[in-house]
Order: sequence, then structure tokens, then C-alpha cells
Amino acid sequence: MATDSWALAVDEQEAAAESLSNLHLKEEKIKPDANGANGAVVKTSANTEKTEEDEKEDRAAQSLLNKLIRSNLVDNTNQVEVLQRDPSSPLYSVKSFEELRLKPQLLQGVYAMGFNRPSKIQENALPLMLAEPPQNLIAQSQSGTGKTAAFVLAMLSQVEPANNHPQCLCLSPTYELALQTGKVIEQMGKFYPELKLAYAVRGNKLERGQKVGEQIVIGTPGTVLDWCSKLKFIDPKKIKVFVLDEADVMIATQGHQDQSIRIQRMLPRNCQMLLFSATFEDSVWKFAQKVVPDPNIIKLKREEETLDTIKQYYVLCNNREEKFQALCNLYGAITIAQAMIFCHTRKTASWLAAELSKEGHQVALLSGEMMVEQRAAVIERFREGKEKVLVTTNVCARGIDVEQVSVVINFDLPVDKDGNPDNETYLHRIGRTGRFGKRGLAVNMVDSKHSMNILNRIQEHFNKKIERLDTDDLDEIEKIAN
DNA sequence: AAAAAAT
Repeated sequence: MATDSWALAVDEQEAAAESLSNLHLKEEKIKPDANGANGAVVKTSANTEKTEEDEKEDRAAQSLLNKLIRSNLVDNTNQVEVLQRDPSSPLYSVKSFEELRLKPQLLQGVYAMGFNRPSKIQENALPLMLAEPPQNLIAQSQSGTGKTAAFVLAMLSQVEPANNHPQCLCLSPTYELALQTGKVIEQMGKFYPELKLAYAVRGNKLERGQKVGEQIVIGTPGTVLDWCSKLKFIDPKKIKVFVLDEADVMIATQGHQDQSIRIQRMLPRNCQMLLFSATFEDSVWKFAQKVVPDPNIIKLKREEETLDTIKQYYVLCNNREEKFQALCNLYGAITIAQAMIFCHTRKTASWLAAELSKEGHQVALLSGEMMVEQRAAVIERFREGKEKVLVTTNVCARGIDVEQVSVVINFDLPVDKDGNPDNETYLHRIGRTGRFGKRGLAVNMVDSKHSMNILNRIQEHFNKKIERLDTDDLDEIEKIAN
């Protein structure tokens, strides 16, 4: 059972609490966790005569204590909801990467990426994912809370670099996201000398009869399915960890669903399955739990928190041309940092990019109709900051992480195939900004009664006021650009 | 409607 590794980690925490109690502290209590695992009571004998050295130690210990208290209190607000497959095993969350007893070269990779301590989702998901035997997990956590690093770490901790065949497989909904996640895998795994990563994406062609020798494969569903079935480049029976990123689209949208499920069925019975997303609509939750055998579930559900750091506005127009004019008025303000402009169709996106260019505004265009080489080049230029404004479709709605993006513009509001508001996509789109708690700005373009109605329904769904913005009023624009 | 395919 998993209890062995957990028990070790708990011991270690108790040892830490012990050493804390040897310091000169005022009497303090740490509130036990909801699960009791992190509970510790620290008592001290008050010392009247203190040296300067003692004072220093006091302050250090006090600040450590404050941190512990704060994080325990955060846990008690039910910010994190954990549903365990085996309720008898102790619920455990880690407060440092050391507690996970990772291989040294992996810990080195984690720190090299600048991670000092686990994020909220990582605290709870990592012990579960690294347990023995491997546990399946469905995890929901807002944009920019460290989901990618969490599942990459899980893959890297299971991989055996000496074996030259794919052991971990990760699916992404788009080409750009696969490239981005691949980079994280490469960075975090760079201290494994033998470890290699293969990209199973459109345009990446292998010789017939060839086998993938890389230990980890990241890819998009169509190509991965081909590589596993028809082309036999990958032996799916040897996969130990299977990750679905943006899992709700992967299992619920037509096209992706078919391929993802077909791939999943080829995997061995004991393969670990990890599903991650910022959003799971109710019906998709149910389906996800049917797809994943014996799932553990972690929800970090604070949509309001994401929305608090992002100011949302709407601009009232009468047609597409007026939206275009309003956008031109905004151009100066949005190019202070980087911006993404979302359109409903590829056609609108390319039209808009062309029109903006004609007006002398430099913009980049990215949509699924472009060649993959071109797409890779555009996203790279945008990442490097060489392009300030990216006009795109839903291809970039999810996962794309460019830190300098501070403005998201919905030139068209997100709607589903039936013309209803697509709340999940809305949240993902505006989640491209305000990453890791930074402030962001979202501007929605409304051009009809119908789209005003859609916006109102989105506003109701998130119960968050979206204010009117007058783009003809320069002071107003000044205000949002600050 | 977009995305995903060596079909």
C-alpha cells in the first residue's frame, strides 16, 4: 500500500516540528490540518536572557511558524477538496519538494526551473500520484496554478531512462500546447543524461517500421493514435503513465474524444491515468469518472479568485466594423504589454489580422489552417515578445502560457456549437492573462442584442460584474491601461 | 465552429 512512503514523510514532518520546538519561541500552537496529518504543537520555555544570535533564530523560527500556520489555515477553508479512492489511507499533503523523496536529478530539475515550494495543487496531487502502487487521478485547478509541472513531475519520477522505449505518454489538444509542455518536460528532465522526449505531432514523420526509442512521448491525439495503432511506432502496452492535459476537451469534444478513448483502450490495465484541467463541466465530471478506473479526485475550485485578478469589460458596438474601430482605438493601450485577440472562426481571424495590418498595426496571426512550421514560428516569436499582439482562434484558448500577456480581447464571444455561451472556453481564454496571480485585463466586444445576451449569461454564470467600456473616451482607455 | 489525421 501507499502508506509506507506516506508514513516516512509524516515522520520527517514530526522531526521538523521537533527541531522547531528546540528553538526559543513564544508559546504557539499550530492548528491541525483538516486531516490531522500535519498537526504539531510547539511549546517552548521562555528565555529571559537572549543573545543577538538567539534573536535571529527566533525571528527565523517565527517566520517559519507563520508560514506553517498560514498554509494550514488555508487548507481549512476547503479551498482544496480531495476525494480518495482508499479512504483508510492517510490524507497527506507536502509542503516541500524534499518530502517527496524524488530522485536527486529530478529534484535538481525542479529547482533549476525556479520552483521553491509546491503550489496548492502540487501539495495535494504529488503525494497521491507518486504513491505505490500508482494511483489514478482527476484534478481540477485554475489556470496558472502549476498543473503542468505536477504531471510532468509524475511522469519523470516513473520513467526508467535506461529502457529505450516509450513509458510515459501525454496528450495535448493542440500542436502549440504540445510544444509548450514538451519544453517543460525537457527542462525538468535535463539532469537525466539518457532521457529523451519524442513529439508525436503533425508534420513529425518517422521511417516506416521504425520504433520510438524515446522514453516519454508528448503529442496530439491524431498522431499519437496513428503511432500506436496503424504505424506501430509505439508499443502502447509498455506505457506506465498516461496523461490527458486539458482533459475535459480531450474526453468530451467530438474528434478528440474518439481518439483519446481509443488510445486509452490500448494501454495496459495497470497504466496510471492522470487527467488535468482548469474546467470540468458537470456532465464531463461524470464521464471522466467513468473513463478513469478507481479515480482519486482533487478539486481546487476557486474560480472567483482567478476572476478577481482579471478586470473584465465589454465594448458596445453595432457590427463587425465598429468592433474593428473600437479595437483600433484600444491598440495603443493593449500594446503596453502583450495581448491576445480571440475570434470565433479562422476566417474572421485572418480578416482581422489583415485589416489591423492595413491600419499600420503590427499583429501576428495563428490558426489551425496554417502550416505547422509557420505555427511553431509564430508562437515562438510571440513567446519571445517579438510580436506584441496575437490574433487567433480557440486553438490558443487553452494552456498557452506567455507571462507578458496582460490583455485578452474577445473579438467574438466564445459560443458552443449550439450558439450557447461557452463558459469553460471563456474562463480558459481570459485565463491566458493574470497568470500566477498577476493582474490582467479582459475586453469583450459585443455587436448585437444576441451577443449582449450571451455576455449577460456569462456574467451570470460567473456572478461577476463585467463593466461597460467606452473606447471613444480616451480617459477611459487611459484608466484601463494604467 | 475549431481542433485533431500519414486517413
